[in-house]
Amino acid sequence: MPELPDVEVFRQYVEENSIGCKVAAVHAPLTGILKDTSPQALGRSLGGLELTATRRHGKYLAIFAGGKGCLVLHFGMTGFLQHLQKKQQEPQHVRLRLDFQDGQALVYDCSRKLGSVRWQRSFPAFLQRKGLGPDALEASQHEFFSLMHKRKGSVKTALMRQQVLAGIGNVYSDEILFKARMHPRTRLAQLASESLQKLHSIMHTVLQTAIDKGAAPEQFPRSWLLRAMSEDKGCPICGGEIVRENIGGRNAHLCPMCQN
DNA sequence: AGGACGCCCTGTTCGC
DNA sequence: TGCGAACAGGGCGTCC
Repeated sequence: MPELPDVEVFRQYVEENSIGCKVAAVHAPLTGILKDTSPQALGRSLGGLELTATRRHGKYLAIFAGGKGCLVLHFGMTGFLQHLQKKQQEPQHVRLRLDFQDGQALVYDCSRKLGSVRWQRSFPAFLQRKGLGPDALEASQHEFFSLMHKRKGSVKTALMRQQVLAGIGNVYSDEILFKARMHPRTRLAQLASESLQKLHSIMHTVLQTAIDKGAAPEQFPRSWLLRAMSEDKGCPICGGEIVRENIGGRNAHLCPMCQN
């Protein structure tokens, strides 16, 4: 479930491995993940171009090419990237492959096809059309406050709404609310401004720490809910059972003793 | 405005 | 043992 930290790790990976490579051929079989373009058009857009830079906003990753535009990737639930060496075997559900001139390749694999691939002239214009909020890692405390303050719904729903704040999904909202010792159904209207400030600070720490640990739950601090869940353990604070509650059609994980 | 729900999609897990 | 149902959830659309 790639969320902001996972996508940031993908971005760094592309930056280290694939930037500077020149696209010789594009393979993009016709599946639902190709949006606003066709396999042929994508090939014409990208063919011959050098990958020059990367950028991330929320859960979207842009890979810029030849000053002409950018590949905009969304990873849905199961998407990931892999830079292949010459003759290295590719993963099982490749939906897009960029073959480079030196024989290496960059592949986008997405088994459940809930991700998307686009070619865009302008990344900012794309983000604006989507109506995305500011990136969760870049939003200042002031910005966070003014976004949350005017909302009335539950805190988890707001954190996860990409049009409010871009980048947080079900997994990391669970961690943020656990660290804030806040029940996910808590109404924003009943939160004092100090609580919102604290929430912003926790959000920032959780996202940055997850990035620093390579978005790998087994590397997260032992005090984290996500680490405990990856090891099938109880609450890191009280040892109690972690429960699931359906909120907005998603399963929230929480400790009913520590979050209220 | 916000929440509840359904749809897409398929690998994995669960129950009979 | 084997098969089918249920489940997972990001984004989007619909309805109330």
